[in-house]
Amino acid sequence: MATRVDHEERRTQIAEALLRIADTQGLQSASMRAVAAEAGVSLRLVQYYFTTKEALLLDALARLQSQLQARMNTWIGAAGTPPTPRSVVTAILSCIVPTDAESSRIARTYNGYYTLVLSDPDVLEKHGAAQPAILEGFLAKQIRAGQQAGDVAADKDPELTAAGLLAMVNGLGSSVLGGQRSGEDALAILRYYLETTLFT
Amino acid sequence: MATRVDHEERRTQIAEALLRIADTQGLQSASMRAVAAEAGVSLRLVQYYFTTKEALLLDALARLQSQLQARMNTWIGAAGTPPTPRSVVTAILSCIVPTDAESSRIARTYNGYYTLVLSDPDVLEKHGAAQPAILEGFLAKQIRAGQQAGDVAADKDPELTAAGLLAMVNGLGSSVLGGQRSGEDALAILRYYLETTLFT
DNA sequence: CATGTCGTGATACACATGTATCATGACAGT
DNA sequence: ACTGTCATGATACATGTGTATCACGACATG
Repeated sequence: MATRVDHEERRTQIAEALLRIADTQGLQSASMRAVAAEAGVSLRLVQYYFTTKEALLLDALARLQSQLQARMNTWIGAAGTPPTPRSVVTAILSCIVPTDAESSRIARTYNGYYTLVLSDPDVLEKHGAAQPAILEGFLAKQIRAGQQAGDVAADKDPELTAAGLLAMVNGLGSSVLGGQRSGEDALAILRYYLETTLFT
Repeated sequence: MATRVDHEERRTQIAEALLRIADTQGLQSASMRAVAAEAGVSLRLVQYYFTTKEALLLDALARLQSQLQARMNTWIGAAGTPPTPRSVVTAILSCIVPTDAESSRIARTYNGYYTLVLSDPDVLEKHGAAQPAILEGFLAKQIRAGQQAGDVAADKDPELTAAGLLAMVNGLGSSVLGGQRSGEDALAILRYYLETTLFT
C-alpha cells in the first residue's frame, strides 16, 4: 500500500490541518489526534512526519508567518501602483486587522502561539523569532520615507510612531476576536488615527 | 478537627492561589490540584468551596477585576489632587502597562482569561463582561472633559480616540509580556502618543 | 443524649494527551 | 530472488485532568 511518497506534501497537509484546527477551535485544541483526524491520516503518520508535537507546532508557525507575509505583499501591491509610503503604511496596518476570514484566522492563530510562548518561552528561541521587531523596523522606515515625501508630519518620531501603531492594531485585533467590536469598526478607528495624527 | 469555618475567607484563600499560579505559570497551569497545593489545602476542599472549576475561574476573575479597579483608583488618586482630566487619562492608560510586578501579574492573568474566552465564549456570558466597554466609555468621557478644560485638542473624536488608546496600551502590554520590549519602553511610547497627538 | 449537618480526607473513575512499541506490506537495490 | 528500508497501522503506556464517591470526626440543635 505504501509507495515512496512526497514528504513535503504530507507535511504540508498535516501542518495545514493544524492551522485549520487552530482557527476553528483554538490552538490548544490542536492535539496530535485531532490534527491527524483533520488531516485524514492516522496518529502514527503525524508522529512519523513530525516526530514530536513541538516540531509540528514550529513548522506550522513558520507556514503561518509565510502566509502573513504573502498577505502583506498582496495588500501592499493592491494599495496602489506605484506604492507610496502612505499607501504602504496603510496597507501593512490594515491587513493585520481581522476584517475577513483570512485575517481573522491569522490573528486567532497568532494569538494561540503568543499564549504558547508566554507559558513556555523556550519555544521562542528555537525559532528565528525577531519577526515583530523586523516588521516594526520596516514600518518605521516607511514612515521616514513618508516624511521625506511630505505625506507624514515631519515632527513624528518614526520608531515610536511605528511601535505605537503596531501595538494599536494588535490591540484592535484582540478586541475584534474577543467580540467587543466588528472588524470594520476596528478599521475605522485605525484609519481615524492615521488620518488625524500621522498623515498630513 | 473541623469546626465551623469562614467560607468567604477560604474562598479568598483558594481564589488567590489560582491567581498566583496564573501569574507565575499561566492560567492553563491552574489545575484544581495545582490550586489546592498552592493554597495548602486538599483537592476536596477546592471542590467543596467551588464545586466546579468554572465556578472557581469565574470567582477569581471577579477578584482580578476588583484588583485592577483598585489599582486604577489608586493611580488616579496619586496622579494629582485635584484630578484633572489630563491626569486621569494618563493614569488610567499608564497603570495598565506592565511596568511593575502588580501590573505584570494583572496583564498576564487577564491575557489567560482572554484566551479562555476565545476558546469557549460561553464563559463570557455567565459573567457581566461589558467591562472593557465601560472603561472605554469612561475614558471617552474624560477626554471630552479634557476638551472642555482645554487640555485636549478640540478636534479629536472622544470615542474613537479612547478606543484607539486602549487598544494601544493593550498591544503594548502584550509586547512587554512577550519580552519584545521593557515596560519602561512601552510607557515611553504611550507617553509620546499622549503628548504629541492628544494633549495640547 | 441523640441526630443530622458541616468540614475534610482518601481515593476512584473516566477520559484525553504525548509518546513509544510492535508488526507488516510494498518497493528498491543488489 | 533476497534483503533492507520506507510508509503505515494498531495499540500500549504513563501521566494529568475534572469530577464523583465513600467515609468519618466535630459540633449544634432538638
